[in-house]
Amino acid sequence: MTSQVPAAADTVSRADRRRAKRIEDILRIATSLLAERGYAATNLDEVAEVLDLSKASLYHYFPSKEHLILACLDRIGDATNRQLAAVAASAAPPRDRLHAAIRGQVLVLTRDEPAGAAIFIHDLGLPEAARSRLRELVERHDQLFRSIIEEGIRAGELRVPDPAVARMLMHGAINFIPSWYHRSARMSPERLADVVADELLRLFEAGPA
Amino acid sequence: MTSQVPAAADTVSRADRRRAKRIEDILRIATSLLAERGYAATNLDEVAEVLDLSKASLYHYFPSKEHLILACLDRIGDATNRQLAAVAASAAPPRDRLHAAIRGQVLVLTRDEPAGAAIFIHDLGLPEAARSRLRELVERHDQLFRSIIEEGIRAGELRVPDPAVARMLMHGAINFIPSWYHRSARMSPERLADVVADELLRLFEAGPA
DNA sequence: TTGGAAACTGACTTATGAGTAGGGTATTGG
DNA sequence: CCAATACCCTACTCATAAGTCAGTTTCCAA
Repeated sequence: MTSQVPAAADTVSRADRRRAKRIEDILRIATSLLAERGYAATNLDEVAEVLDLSKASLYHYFPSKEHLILACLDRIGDATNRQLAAVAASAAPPRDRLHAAIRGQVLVLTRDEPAGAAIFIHDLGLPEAARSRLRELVERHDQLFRSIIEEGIRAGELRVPDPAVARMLMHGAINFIPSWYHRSARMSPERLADVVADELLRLFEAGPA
Repeated sequence: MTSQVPAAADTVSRADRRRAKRIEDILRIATSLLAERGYAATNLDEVAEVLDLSKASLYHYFPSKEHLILACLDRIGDATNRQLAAVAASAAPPRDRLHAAIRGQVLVLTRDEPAGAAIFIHDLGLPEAARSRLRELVERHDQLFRSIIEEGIRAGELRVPDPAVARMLMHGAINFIPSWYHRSARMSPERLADVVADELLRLFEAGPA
């Protein structure tokens, strides 16, 4: 793969750093355009122009549009999963971990990587390879939530008639947020994250039936 | 507009019915392709081929791709809003109306018009005119839910810290359903609709804080 | 039966955007 | 200092898909 940074930590030359930074820039721009336009409507000429490059130069770093987009997906996937993995592995009670996980995801999607959710949902028009990569990322992501929730149910902290349905409703609710929330609005990302986490936890805490 | 059926009810000739049916067929096919591919990746040659027509013939009914897609949006919007409007206007208590509204939406999106949700969320790549039309439809749609919820709060049947956030979480959860639910799965659309409505009502019924 | 409108068509034009060719210039390890 | 290599460019090719044109066929009403 082209997007690889030379792995050896001993010889990380200036050129290597420059290259890594270039790639990072390209991915950032491409990701945002991809998120707001979709795959087919994202053209490389424009990506290049924003970066003050020519399209041909992009092909120096990525062998095709599809590879470029794959790299974007990986980058977003890493960003969203890293934070989540830390939460999932913590020692807190499951209910608190679920709260923190939701809160963290909302923060990532509203504050750090606003493009993330759009890409997660909008698999439309992606070439098949990208779609299947996306499915893997989403699967890993979902798995982290699933493990927390299952543990919470076993521990008796969470009660829910159909955990699978509740979990998917939760994903939908979270991923939809960036399309209606705008930072200029009445609420800070942090406050929003709190409110959302409180609200969505209700999906997993059945009343005293 | 081209998609208009001659309005007069007195002279609805056979030719008129044929034309209306043709247009309905075109819209149905175009909508499903649009939903599974997105705007840019939907090409009229393919729409025409599925219908056993030539692309040029499509231009006999619609002046442009954009107009065709606008008509698709209207059709979906009508389908999803008709059912909802009936529920909203009923005399039942707000809580029951909200339950019925959610249930109805889930049924529409899983059983009747599986393409609906995809189009509601995936505004990516749509030309500006279509996006703004979409915003209108979504706005009307949201307004119906909003009125039910506000009434429920006034009546004391619903309690929720932030109604606007809760409502948007609900929309996200509902619209995401078609992308994970498949009819072949373990649950019928009707059963799913019940479960989902039960679950999502929790977002609007705060515990005894 | 027939004239005219509606329905439909294959063969175009045109614009756009992915990817390539071929050749410059800057950087850097030796 | 000097190749080698990385980087970047202009100017193409080529495929695709929207939209047009100049008709032919089908249908229906008078």
